[in-house]
Amino acid sequence: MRQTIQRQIILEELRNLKTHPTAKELYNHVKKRIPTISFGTVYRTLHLLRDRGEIIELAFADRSSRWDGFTHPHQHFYCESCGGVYDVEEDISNKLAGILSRVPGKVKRMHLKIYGICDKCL
Amino acid sequence: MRQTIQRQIILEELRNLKTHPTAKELYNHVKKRIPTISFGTVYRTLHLLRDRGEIIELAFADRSSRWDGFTHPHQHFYCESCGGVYDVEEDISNKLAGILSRVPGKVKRMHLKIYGICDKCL
DNA sequence: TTAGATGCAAACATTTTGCCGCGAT
DNA sequence: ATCGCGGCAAAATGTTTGCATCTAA
Repeated sequence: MRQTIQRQIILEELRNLKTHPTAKELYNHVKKRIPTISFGTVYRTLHLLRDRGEIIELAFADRSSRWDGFTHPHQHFYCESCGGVYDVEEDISNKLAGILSRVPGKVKRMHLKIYGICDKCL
Repeated sequence: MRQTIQRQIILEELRNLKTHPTAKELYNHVKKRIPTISFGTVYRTLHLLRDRGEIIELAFADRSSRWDGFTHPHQHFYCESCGGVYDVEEDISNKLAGILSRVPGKVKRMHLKIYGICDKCL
């Protein structure tokens, strides 16, 4: 795995943003620092970092993945009004241990999505 | 809202399938009964039913939405090996009441996804 | 020096949409 | 008879990929 300026800045910008950006939003931010950056590089880098467990891919029903630069156990609140995604800093694994012990198969991780209207939109 | 044979059969087939199909998979099933059905109709109907709260749209990171014909509180297990989605018949809202009371904004619903390897793939 | 990474553009997969004719009410 | 709905195909969207070039190691 080669260290390139693109990879450095993509991860750096993702971690600086608290907004769980889409690939396109992240691309626009990175572009300010590397004007020649391409979409292909952004996607390839995001997938690489995800596969190495350094970032998390979030799927919501609005077609495009969101990306989260932090991998500690936490959950997400999705605002159905503005589309914003907010962190819920809580590890739920202890609360849900009962469920997990009853699931057939091997559990690797879990993720809770809370849907609603954020306080800014209320 | 007009009652048509297409809408009847789309909902019927979705509820018969326990597999949380993609739109394409569902389309293929419906096509056996209505050979002239179009993708547009399937998508329009799924969105209509979702907006009316009769079915649920599930988003996973593998690009296409899955659809669930049942809306009672339950969760999902996603197998990273075969891509299958299995129901976890449990309402977690009581267990997570603490989290919900601390989320800023109005919570409408929540959904837990458990990622792992299902027992068939182990 | 060279394997691996980037940039670019074309290809892809999925979903959405406009239009017109049809059919449920 | 009306107007919402379905079929069709084109367009839009988000993502992935092939290839030539470049560059970190």
